[in-house]
Amino acid sequence: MRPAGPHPPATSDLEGLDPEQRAAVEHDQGPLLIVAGAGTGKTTVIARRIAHLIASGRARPSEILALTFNEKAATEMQERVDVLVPYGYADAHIATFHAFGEEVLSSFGIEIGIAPSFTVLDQTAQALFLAEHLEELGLDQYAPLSDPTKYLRELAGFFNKLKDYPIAAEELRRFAEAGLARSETDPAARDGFARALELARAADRYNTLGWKQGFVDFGDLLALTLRLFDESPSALQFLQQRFRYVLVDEFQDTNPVQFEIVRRLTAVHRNLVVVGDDDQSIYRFRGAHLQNILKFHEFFPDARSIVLTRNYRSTREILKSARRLILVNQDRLETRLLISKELLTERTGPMPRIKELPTEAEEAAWVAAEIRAAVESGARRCRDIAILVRSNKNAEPFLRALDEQGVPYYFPGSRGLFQRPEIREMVALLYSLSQDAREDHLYHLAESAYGVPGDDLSRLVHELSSEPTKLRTLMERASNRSTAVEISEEGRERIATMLEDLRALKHTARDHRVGEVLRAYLERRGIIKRLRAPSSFEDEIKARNIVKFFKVVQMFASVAVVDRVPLFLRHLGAIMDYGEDPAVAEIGEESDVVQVLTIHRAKGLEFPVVYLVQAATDRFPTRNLRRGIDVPVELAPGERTSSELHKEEERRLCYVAFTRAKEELIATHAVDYGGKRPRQRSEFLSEAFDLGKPAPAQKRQRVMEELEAYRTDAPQGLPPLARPPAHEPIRLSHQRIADYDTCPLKYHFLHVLAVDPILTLDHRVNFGNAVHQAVAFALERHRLGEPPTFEQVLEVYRSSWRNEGYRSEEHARRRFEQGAAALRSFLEREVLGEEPPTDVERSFRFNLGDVIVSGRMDRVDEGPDGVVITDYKTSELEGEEHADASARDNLQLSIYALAHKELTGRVPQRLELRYVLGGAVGTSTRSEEKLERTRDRILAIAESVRSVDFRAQPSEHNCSICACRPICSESAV
DNA sequence: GCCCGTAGGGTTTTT
DNA sequence: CCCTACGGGC
Ligand SMILES: Nc1ncnc2c1ncn2[C@@H]1O[C@H](COP(=O)(O)OP(=O)(O)OP(=O)(O)O)[C@@H](O)[C@H]1O
Repeated sequence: MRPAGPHPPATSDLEGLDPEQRAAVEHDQGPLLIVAGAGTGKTTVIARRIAHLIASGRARPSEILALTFNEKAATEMQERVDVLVPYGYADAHIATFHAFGEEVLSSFGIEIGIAPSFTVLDQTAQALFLAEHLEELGLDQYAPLSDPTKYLRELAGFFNKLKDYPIAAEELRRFAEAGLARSETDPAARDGFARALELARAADRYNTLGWKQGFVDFGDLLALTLRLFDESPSALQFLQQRFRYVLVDEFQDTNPVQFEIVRRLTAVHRNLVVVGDDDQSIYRFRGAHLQNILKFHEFFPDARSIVLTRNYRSTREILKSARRLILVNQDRLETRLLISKELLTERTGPMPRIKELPTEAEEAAWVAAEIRAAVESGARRCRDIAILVRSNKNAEPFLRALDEQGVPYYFPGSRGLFQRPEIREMVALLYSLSQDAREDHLYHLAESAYGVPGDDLSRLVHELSSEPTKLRTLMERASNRSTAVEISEEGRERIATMLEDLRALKHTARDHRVGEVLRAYLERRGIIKRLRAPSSFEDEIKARNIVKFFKVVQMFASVAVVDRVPLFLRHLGAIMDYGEDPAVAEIGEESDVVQVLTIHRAKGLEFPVVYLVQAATDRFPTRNLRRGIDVPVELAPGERTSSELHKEEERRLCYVAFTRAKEELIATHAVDYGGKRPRQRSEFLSEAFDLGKPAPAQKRQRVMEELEAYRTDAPQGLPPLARPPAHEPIRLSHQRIADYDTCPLKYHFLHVLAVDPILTLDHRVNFGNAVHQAVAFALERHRLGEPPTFEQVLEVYRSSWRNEGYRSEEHARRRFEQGAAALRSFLEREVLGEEPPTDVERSFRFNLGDVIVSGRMDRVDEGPDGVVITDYKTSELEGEEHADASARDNLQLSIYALAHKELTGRVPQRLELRYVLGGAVGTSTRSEEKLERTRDRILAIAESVRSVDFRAQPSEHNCSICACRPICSESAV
């Protein structure tokens, strides 16, 4: 790889430019907008123009300001200009918008009350700051008691988004208040405005709190700069006089506040040149705006416009497909401004290819094999080739396949450090040394760092269910042979080593810094020695990741009051929960290797050969998922999100991918990415190559996947299990069925290995238990004709309460109060106000063949028209209108209904979900057919359990809330 | 052609 | 959990 762009000799500053480029470079005074497609030399023009301004003596270098969107572009621009302006005095100001803002604020910030010594908070620091001050932001709906930090990321994102425009907190507040005042009769609208008001207040408090302490976030670097320009005419004037020529690259990626800054800066001399390509705007998700290009003409009606159409990169075949694709988009400058950006070139080459393969693995293998062949034949070098993926995790199979083919590669992932095994191991170690150690940390450490066999661990954990002690204690006993639990010799030795290490390191941790403790651990384990002279690619990556983790430790050390393990763990926990997951270490960056990149990362680069992979339904384009909190449209005109706009952005992304290719473009896709349905080729391929609708879905080939099931090493990290004898009945419960449904591996952890004694219960589970106990008690007394007093119910609630896992004492107290208040209204409503139930906590058990299903119904009411079965829920109230739908879809109720049917031959008259916290009730019924399906589902799960099928089904959501996550190696998060 | 149940995904990245 | 797309059934 190399950065796109020429390095022509410095002799003539106009040499080699085509007429349009030349016109742009020579453009004299006044505003100029250059719009052009990919590979037309836009970046080249900016660099050459800077050189020309200097060389022609029209400007001194210090009078030139070139703004880019990211560091990389700024560095690259600087390098190009350095080559073009030989005397080494090219000190034109080339910077990112943020760097420029930071500089301006350092010099002039004091005029708007920002002391020059301010600290810039990065995304992680900002999240930590928010977490620390969450209670001071006056949040309500955005900090629910069940999970106060639930919206923390969203809030941070929202506060940043406000600054992209910028919309002041004050402005948002006025908007919300006005809205509330005029929508008195419309509860839905009121709710929206109330939320906006809550956000406005929180944003204001967050800002004030931070600024007072000398913290500014990234958004502030821009928003405060703009405010400075508006509030301090002298500062603005100074900068206007200093920078007489302003240039902006990648203008389509700028957001409104950036444009406003540039406008102010050039308001007097109007020497502003911007270049951009609306078709390559791929950061709209982050506030970039086509609006800016349109507004350019609005603010500079006399602006000159230049369109570049000569393409210096790709073949005609590639350009033709790219154009056909991008023309599908409706929202484009070509149509709005009536210009033509159609790209011209004389170059020709092979037609782009599309390759369909049966499975994901075969797709990756095919690409890797092609690459290997091309490199071996000498036709290409590795660096000539790029594999472009839509999202980081799509890269995985390709990296594996390249490994297998022995093809070296570079993959700059953008996160994932904390998921790496070598890092998880160190984290588990640190926890195991601290007071906050949980059993799962020790389990994980033993399993993954010390290689204690899974069989031994399961036996130890199993023992815990009968012997109420600590895993640590059992391990101590195992290591000196004083337990009845059967442990392999290998396991015993490894456990002994681990415990010895832990004792020694615990000692070290008392009076040493975190970095020193970790180092001591790595020394003891011989890891340092091994990684000092890495013998494999994998070891090299490990070593670098460990170094990266030490950077996190260092960062902590530089801000920590006391550099000791327990404090570090609190810090790390917060980073992992709401901070940024750092990128894994990069490798092979500079050398002759294949580049595996996300399309976003590939922007601005060019390669002779490009593979665009996983071009299939749901992979590319991705689905439209809106997340985060939206800025009210009234305040952010032109800001719309819709699935069509999303698709257009994805299409631009595809356009960027295509136009990275100079000679060869190959798009691949597979039919089988592991799901149940066959995948079709991306609609973008149909559009670009005029293919019409993809062929009807053939039956998926399951060959590979079937083989996969017989892999001897799968599933990972689990002891091999014997198939239970056919005559032994399978016992299932609602919980077991639900767990298997969520993820077979979760079932395995919880109900086969029975690891629950070493897992930590979420505070919500404890809360739910306490409320349930109290509800059951109240109902039972009601049933017996002795309705309890509130004090009695409260007593049961209090005695079941566990004060663990809350954010703070205050949080626990408020949550307790919430439960108590709910119980009070529950008592009034359902005990004083309703007939007593027929049964409370009624146990049941029925057989389906050799499957035994058992459980307990919270409440049963028998009436003349049949039976009503009720389940109480303690989750936060979702919209009341959804309560019936929840009751309809609820698996637990289906199982109770089926139980009733099996035991009495009759379908219950009604099923109810009662939400204790809000008092909402959802009612539903179950038809015979529906129960039939429930029964089939149970039987299918039983069969899978019998056949020992516990392959993990990792998913974003399920893994993020799964109790087994700390000990699971398959987790998606 | 429309309704409903079921399957599948849950980005992208910079400062 | 929540939202969307698709395919089967009518
Ligand atoms: N006048 C020219 N003569 C020859 N080659 C040129 C000329 N102008 C630009 N190029 C080459 O064309 C390629 C694309 O240039 P550049 O990266 O500046 O284009 P761009 O418009 O910024 O592309 P993109 O929008 O895709 O990032 C580079 O390899 C560059 O060296």
